[in-house]
Amino acid sequence: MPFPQTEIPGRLQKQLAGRGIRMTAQRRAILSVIEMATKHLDASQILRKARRVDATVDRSTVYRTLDLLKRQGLIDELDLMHIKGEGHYYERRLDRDHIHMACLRCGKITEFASKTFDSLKKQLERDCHFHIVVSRLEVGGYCSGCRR
Amino acid sequence: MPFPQTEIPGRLQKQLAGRGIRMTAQRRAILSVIEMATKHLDASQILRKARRVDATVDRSTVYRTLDLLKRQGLIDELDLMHIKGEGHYYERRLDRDHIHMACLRCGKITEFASKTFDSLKKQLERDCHFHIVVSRLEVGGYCSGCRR
DNA sequence: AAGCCTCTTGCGATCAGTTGCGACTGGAGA
DNA sequence: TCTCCAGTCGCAACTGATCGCAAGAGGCTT
Repeated sequence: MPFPQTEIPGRLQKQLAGRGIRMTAQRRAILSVIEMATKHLDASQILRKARRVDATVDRSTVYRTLDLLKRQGLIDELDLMHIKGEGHYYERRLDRDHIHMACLRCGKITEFASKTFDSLKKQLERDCHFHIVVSRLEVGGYCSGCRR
Repeated sequence: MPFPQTEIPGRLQKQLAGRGIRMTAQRRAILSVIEMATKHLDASQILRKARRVDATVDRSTVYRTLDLLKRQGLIDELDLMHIKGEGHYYERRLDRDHIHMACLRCGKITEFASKTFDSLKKQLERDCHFHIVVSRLEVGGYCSGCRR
């Protein structure tokens, strides 16, 4: 997503295979679509693009694969405040959690990484004795271009 | 949700009416369910409870009312990391944003308010010139009881 | 109280996401 | 290479959420 030029094709595949997870043609198609994405994709977009790679990909397979990737901690699921409908978006998980900011007027998505966010998570773990596996901070409001 | 004993029945209704929003019997039923809730409710639970108040409430009316309340900034929508399925949960919006922490093992939901979270939001507004209207921080992991 | 008009509703259809079943197959082992 | 079996797939049905339409009604004005 943020760094398309540095993505290494086949990395998701290697990561799954390295965990003993079976690889199929359909999964390869789906993985390649996710890796090559230059913007946030929802499930139907992933399905459409994956079908261009392999026409046998079924909708339920896309959802199952996304679910697998989520459970393996390899992708993040976002709803981007549902500004474009009820669906979810998916993106590669990077090393550092970042915040998604969705403009309620123009729909622009801004991403922001912050040390304060990292500190906040550490605080949660410490104060609540909670071991964080996945976190998601999404914000809706007005971007600089749309502010009144 | 966190403070059921301090909730004032009819407050949501007054808030909507004060904004010139039309009040119906169905909306009253739905609002009372949300106000009286002592735990996070999903749409079907709200529907079921609202129907006990007024049997004419339709499912689509529940969703519409929830959407209206969201847009008016009176409730928050949470997915609680979808640990209990794909649906969403709804709760009254309080003055101070808080974080939801969902245990991936036992399903327990912990809520936490933090000054660091407030600071983080201020940082976003400042650094990105973004006016925040709504924010949501959800965390999935293992609670103190389930940690290994 | 009656009239009016804009908003809201129920209902059925549709879309986002999930599930169960039987058929298929990836990949490990011989 | 062949066998095998546990995992995966497509498909149809189901659930969470939304949409469009015609009928109903809230609430304001007279």
